[in-house]
Amino acid sequence: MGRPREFDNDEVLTALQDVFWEYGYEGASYADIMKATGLKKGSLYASFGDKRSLYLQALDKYDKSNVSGGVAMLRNEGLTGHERISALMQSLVDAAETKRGRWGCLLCNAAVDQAPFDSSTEKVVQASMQRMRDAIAVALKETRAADKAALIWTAYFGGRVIIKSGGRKTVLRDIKEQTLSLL
Amino acid sequence: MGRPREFDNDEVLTALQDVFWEYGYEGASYADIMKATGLKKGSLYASFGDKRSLYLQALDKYDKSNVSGGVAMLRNEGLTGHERISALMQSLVDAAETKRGRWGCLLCNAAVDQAPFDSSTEKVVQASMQRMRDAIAVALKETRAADKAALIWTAYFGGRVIIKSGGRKTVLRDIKEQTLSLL
DNA sequence: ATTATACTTGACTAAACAGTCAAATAAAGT
DNA sequence: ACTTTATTTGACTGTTTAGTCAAGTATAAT
Repeated sequence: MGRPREFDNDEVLTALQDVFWEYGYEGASYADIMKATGLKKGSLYASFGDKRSLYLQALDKYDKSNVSGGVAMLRNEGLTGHERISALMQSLVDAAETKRGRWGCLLCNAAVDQAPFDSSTEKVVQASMQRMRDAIAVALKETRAADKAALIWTAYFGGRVIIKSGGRKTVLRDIKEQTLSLL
Repeated sequence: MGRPREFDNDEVLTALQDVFWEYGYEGASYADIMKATGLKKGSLYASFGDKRSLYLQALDKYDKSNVSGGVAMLRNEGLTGHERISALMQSLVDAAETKRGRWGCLLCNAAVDQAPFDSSTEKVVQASMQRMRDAIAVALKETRAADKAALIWTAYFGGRVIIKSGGRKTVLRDIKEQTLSLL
C-alpha cells in the first residue's frame, strides 16, 4: 500500500482556495502555495497537477464551500424573499473593511484576471455565477422585484469590486439599502 | 539640446493604457510593454520610470481618456437623465462580445488585481470611481431613481465583471432594461 | 566641423519563476 | 525481517522576470 499521505486533502484544497483568493493566479507563487498548504512542490504536482490545475481545484472548492452556502441561503424557504436578499447584501456590508472581506469574491477575481485567458476558468466562473443568479431569482419570486434578478445579481458582483477598491462600510450600506428598497 | 525623442508621449501613454488594460499589471511583461509602445526598456525607464510608475500613468491616462468621457456624458444637460443612464448601460451592452470590450474596465481590473496591494493604485481607482458615482447621481437628479445612484453605480461595475466572465449581450441587455425600469 | 547633450540600443545581471527528478522515507503485505 | 509501493524531500533545471548600464547615435549650439 505504500507510504500514506501526511496531509488532509480537504485542508489542502482550502489552503489553495485561500492563497489564490488572496493573491490571484499569477500573484500566488509556489513559495506562497507551499507555505499555505505545507506541501512541497513534488507533493503538489503528484497529487494535484500543475499550477493551472491547482487553481481550477481551488475554484471548485470555493464553489462548494462558499457559493453553495449563499445559494442555499437564497433558496431557503424558511426565510422571506426580503430576508434572503437582505442577508445577501448584508454579506457585502460585513465584508467591507475586514482583511478577508477585501479578498473580494474568488469568482469575481477569477472573472477579471483569468477568465479572459483560460476557457476552463471561464466555464467554472460562468457556471457558479449562473447558480447565484438563479438563486437570486428564486428569492425574488413573489416580491415586487421579481423581474429584477439580473440587476441585483450584477450589483452584488459590483459590490465585491467596490470592496476590493477599498469601499467603506457606509458605501456598502447605501448599496444594500437601495437594493432592498426595490422589494 | 541633445537628441530629440523619437516617440510621441501621448501615443506611448495610450499604448501603456492598452497593454495594462488587456493583460493587467502582472500579466503585462516588459516584452509586451516594449512591443506595445515600440520603446526599449532603457527609454521607458528614462522617460516613465519603473513598472509601477508606468502602471499609474496608464491609469491616469485611462481616467483622462475614458472615464472623463463617460462623466461628461452623464453630466450633459443636453440629454435627459433617462437618456444619459441609458447610454451608460448601452455601453455595457456594446462591450459584451467584442474583443476590446472583454478587456473590461481598467478601473475595475485595477481595483481587483492591484488596489489591495498598492495604495497609490487604490487612491487613483477610488477617485475615478467616485467621479463616476457623482456623475451618475447628477444624471439621476429629477428622475424617479434619484435615490438609487449607489445601486446603479455598483451595477455598472458588476456589469463589467459579467462581461469579463464572458457574459453575452442578452444578459447585459437584461441588466440595462432592469436598470432603466427604475427611472 | 567640433562639442555638448539627450535619447536609443542591446547586452547584461540577479532574482524569481514553474516544473522535474532521483534519493530518502514510511507504511502494508509477505 | 524483507520487499513492495506510495509519498516526501530538496536539489536541480531552463526560462522569464524587472531592472541596469555602457556604448552608440542623432540633433542643436558653437
